[in-house]
Amino acid sequence: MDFDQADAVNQAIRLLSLRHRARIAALLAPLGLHPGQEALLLELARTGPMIGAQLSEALGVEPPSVTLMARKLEAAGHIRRTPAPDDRRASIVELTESGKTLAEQVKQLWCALAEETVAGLPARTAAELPGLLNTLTGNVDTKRPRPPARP
Amino acid sequence: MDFDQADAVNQAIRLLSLRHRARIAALLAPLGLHPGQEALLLELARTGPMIGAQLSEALGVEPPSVTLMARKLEAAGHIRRTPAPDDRRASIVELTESGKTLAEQVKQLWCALAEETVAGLPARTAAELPGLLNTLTGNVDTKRPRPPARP
DNA sequence: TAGAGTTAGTTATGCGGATAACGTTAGCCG
DNA sequence: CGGCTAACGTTATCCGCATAACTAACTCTA
Repeated sequence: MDFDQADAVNQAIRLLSLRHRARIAALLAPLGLHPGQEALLLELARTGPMIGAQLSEALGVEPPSVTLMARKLEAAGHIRRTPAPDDRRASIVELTESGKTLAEQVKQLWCALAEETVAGLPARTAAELPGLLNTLTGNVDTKRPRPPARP
Repeated sequence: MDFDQADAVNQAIRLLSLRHRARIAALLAPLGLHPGQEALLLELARTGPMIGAQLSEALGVEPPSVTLMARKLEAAGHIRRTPAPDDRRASIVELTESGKTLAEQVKQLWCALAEETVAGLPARTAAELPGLLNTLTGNVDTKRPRPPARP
């Protein structure tokens, strides 16, 4: 592949990252949220209470990122962290009532954002989009460089 | 669009952003570069010397980001900033010799990254990928929310 | 030509995310 | 049982990127 083609791909991904994130920031600002925090809230809304390590895994970010985001969301009253009864290292993270209602609002604009994002695309292309993007993600995922050899 | 579909789209974009950037970081680390800096070098290599405001526009980031990135690349000896002769506010940013050779190295792994990214995709899909991603980017670009009404 | 508005650039500050280093607790096994 | 390793979480530090606020310089016009 020549450089121009390669640059077109890489640059397109980079710009999409920047603009998509900026759009999220604009949509979340009225709710007092920053990009990244919505993922934490949505994960808790989807799966229910869980410990930090599970959150880290589910969000695809490192534990220190979870610690800091959780601290801010806790300070804002959207989540609660309580010691895990069976493991004194872990804390259970869960949504407060405020967090639950906030998560519902986030779901709303999550749908609006997705529709806005795929606007103008053929229905088939839009339907295949998540799978396509996940393929790209898998191709560059440093955690799974190559398919595991033996189970 | 229901929430699950919307989340699949938004989450896929978010994860692709994280993993693609992480892969870039891993590839750039041996060169002593951080993600984002490669875009600045490549832009200078492509277009030649230019002032900061043009860089900001070309990279799609805000001026303060250019200031800080440029300062670090300058400290590393990869770029040089000289006062613009015809405009005493502006500075001309250009690659040093070190920066030029570094940019060539970046081009190499830029190609490798793109090939890695689109691995396993049908040739046609890969060829259409940049256009598709640019469509998505345009759809969420907060700078051009809706097509301008009158000129 | 003088003032208003615009543009280039910087500093300050805040957030997400990463790595490195550390203390604490579980769990495993000799 | 005691010690080794692994896992959970936190702090510190770094970078990219954003906005807000500011200075300095250019430009346009009344």
